[in-house]
Amino acid sequence: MRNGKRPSLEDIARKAGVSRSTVSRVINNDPNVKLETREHILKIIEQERYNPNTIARMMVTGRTQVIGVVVPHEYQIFFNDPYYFPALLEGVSATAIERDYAMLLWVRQSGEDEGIFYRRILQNGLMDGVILASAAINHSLIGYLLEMNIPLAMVERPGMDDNRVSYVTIDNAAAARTAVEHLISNGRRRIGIMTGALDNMDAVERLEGFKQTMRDAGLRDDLIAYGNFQRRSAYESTKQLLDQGIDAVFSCSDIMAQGVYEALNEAGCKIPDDVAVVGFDDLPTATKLDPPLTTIRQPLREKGAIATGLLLDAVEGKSHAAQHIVLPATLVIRQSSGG
Amino acid sequence: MRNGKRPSLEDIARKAGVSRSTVSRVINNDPNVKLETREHILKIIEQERYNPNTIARMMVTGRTQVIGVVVPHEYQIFFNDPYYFPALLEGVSATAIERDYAMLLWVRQSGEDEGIFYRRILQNGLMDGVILASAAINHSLIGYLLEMNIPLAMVERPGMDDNRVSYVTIDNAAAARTAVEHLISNGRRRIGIMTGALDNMDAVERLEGFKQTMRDAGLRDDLIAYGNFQRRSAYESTKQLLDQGIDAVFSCSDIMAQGVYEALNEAGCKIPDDVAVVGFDDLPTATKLDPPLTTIRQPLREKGAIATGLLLDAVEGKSHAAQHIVLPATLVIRQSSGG
DNA sequence: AAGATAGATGGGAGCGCTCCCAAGCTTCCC
DNA sequence: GGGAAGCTTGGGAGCGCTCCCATCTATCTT
Repeated sequence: MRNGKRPSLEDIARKAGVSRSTVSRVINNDPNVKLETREHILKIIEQERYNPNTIARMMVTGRTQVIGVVVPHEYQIFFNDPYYFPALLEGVSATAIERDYAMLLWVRQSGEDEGIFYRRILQNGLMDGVILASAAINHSLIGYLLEMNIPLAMVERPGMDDNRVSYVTIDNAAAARTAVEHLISNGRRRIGIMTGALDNMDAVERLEGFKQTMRDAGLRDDLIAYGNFQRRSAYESTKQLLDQGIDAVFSCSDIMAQGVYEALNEAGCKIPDDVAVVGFDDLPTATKLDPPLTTIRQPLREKGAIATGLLLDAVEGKSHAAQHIVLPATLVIRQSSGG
Repeated sequence: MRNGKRPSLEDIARKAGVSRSTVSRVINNDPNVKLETREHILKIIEQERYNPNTIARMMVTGRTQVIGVVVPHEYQIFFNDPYYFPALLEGVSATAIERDYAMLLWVRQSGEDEGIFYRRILQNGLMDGVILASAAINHSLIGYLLEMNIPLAMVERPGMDDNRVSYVTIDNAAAARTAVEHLISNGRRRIGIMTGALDNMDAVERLEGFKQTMRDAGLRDDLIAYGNFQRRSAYESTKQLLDQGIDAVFSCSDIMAQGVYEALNEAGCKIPDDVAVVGFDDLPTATKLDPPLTTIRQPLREKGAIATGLLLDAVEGKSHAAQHIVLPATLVIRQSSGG
């Protein structure tokens, strides 16, 4: 505190005429301090504008009150899918703040090598735990984190290692079934699917749900176009579906539904009269498309919030086994699906 | 390292038969180490998978290699303006990574009190410096940071305290002039402006630039509608402009231009035949509007990257005075402005 | 009233690192 | 060949905190 430096515990103790330990007790709300002593110390803390040194505390407690949020995509994805990550992030942030953690954000740079990206994260050494915001199946990062004993929670379902990693996901197969059955009940029979990237468990499960539902209804389950969740991929492969003669498309993301719309418009197909469309995610854009998009709503914010809860329970030793939570997703019916 | 704990410098030193200091020198690339000693130590470091303890290092160096990115808006803004912050963030991140800093993200929770938000940030005690991603005029946070001697850089121009704070901005007045002169040269005379929130210096400067240019051209400078950068505000106040009879609108953000489009469409005005529109920002949406939007492009990514450069120069003591950088903004001509 | 117990407080140890100074060992040059 | 100069290396001190144990006083118990 002299010469402009921040005051330390010791400085406060000296000023208050007590010991380091007593001041520490006051700061950490230890009940074993006489009321008047506490008040006296509190006053000095206030007047000296004392703030405990976070780093010294970290050093001795071994805890940082910091979690990492890892977005293993390049920034570009933020732009293509401008709602998804912010919504997730808001959920993560809500829980983190509530439980007094700060968030370190890790996004892969355009062109950055995956290994270098992971090294950046792992060497940082400042995180009590990590939220992995992605459903891509192979993340060597998962293995590294487990090995280094850093708690981890995912907001999607990882492909393997299920039983060592906590995650929050939705019931993708059931959601796909809901979407497809909706189309069937609207009289559609030749229903195609625009898949997401199949290195992603969500995409795989949605495809499975689609196939199963179609088979159960005695319909063809092989009208499949392969997309990668991005608009462009859907725009391009919609043509293949059209060649096979379809009357509906189940698009595994709203972003891709935009591409489907474009391709259908170009081909002169009316939505929903000629071809019905159902999307997935219920992004804000869904309402802005013409016609407004029927889609599956995922509780993104909740996914983030709950995953962070799981993570912090693990960090704080409140839970030991990995937990798996499946949230419901609901169909939001608008005009694009007809009926 | 015994019983599963991470190895320390001392452990490595013991294993290598040297002292703590020598290992430390190797890690910090001190040239004063014999080549073979270095190689031997490096091998042991490798085989023990040693990583220096970041926190202990912070404690003694007083530096954390962490910067904070403060977004003093609620998450909702991320959604309304889905390109702006990610682009900025990408720029910040690029420089941060290059110079070996991690990013702590601070976004205000919906409904969170401003004071509480600032306290969260200020008490964190883990940041070497802060990027403030906002142009709002009054930020008590600025004062607090200056007082606590935490370096700070802004990606917009603060209203006051200019000379104590580094920032990167664009020449808003010149940009407004370019936009308005473009409209004038296309034959427009009754040009209205849709302003941004006027507690924001960018918005103020754009309005000034607009007025000045109109006056210089001998035209009315009082066709003003007050917006707040959001779509809805523009949609609502466009009507006032229409009542005054306009043939062009200079909208101070692309997001607001969407609202302007909606209001014009509803009123049966053709764009650009009846009313020309120029936007600001050049978000991806600009090309997707019908007709595509003529707008001012801001170098958002560069703003973030350069501001972070200024910040880190201050953090590392490479610069001492506050620096102010003004980047150019360019007009991107599409169909909405006619001509 | 004497011993047991609970309530307050003090202070050493130690977290893992960097910084600094001391000291040993070579090498070189007149 | 002796001393200066450079190259390596070692180890104490200290960053600011929490944890733990020791100590002291006040209160309780029989």
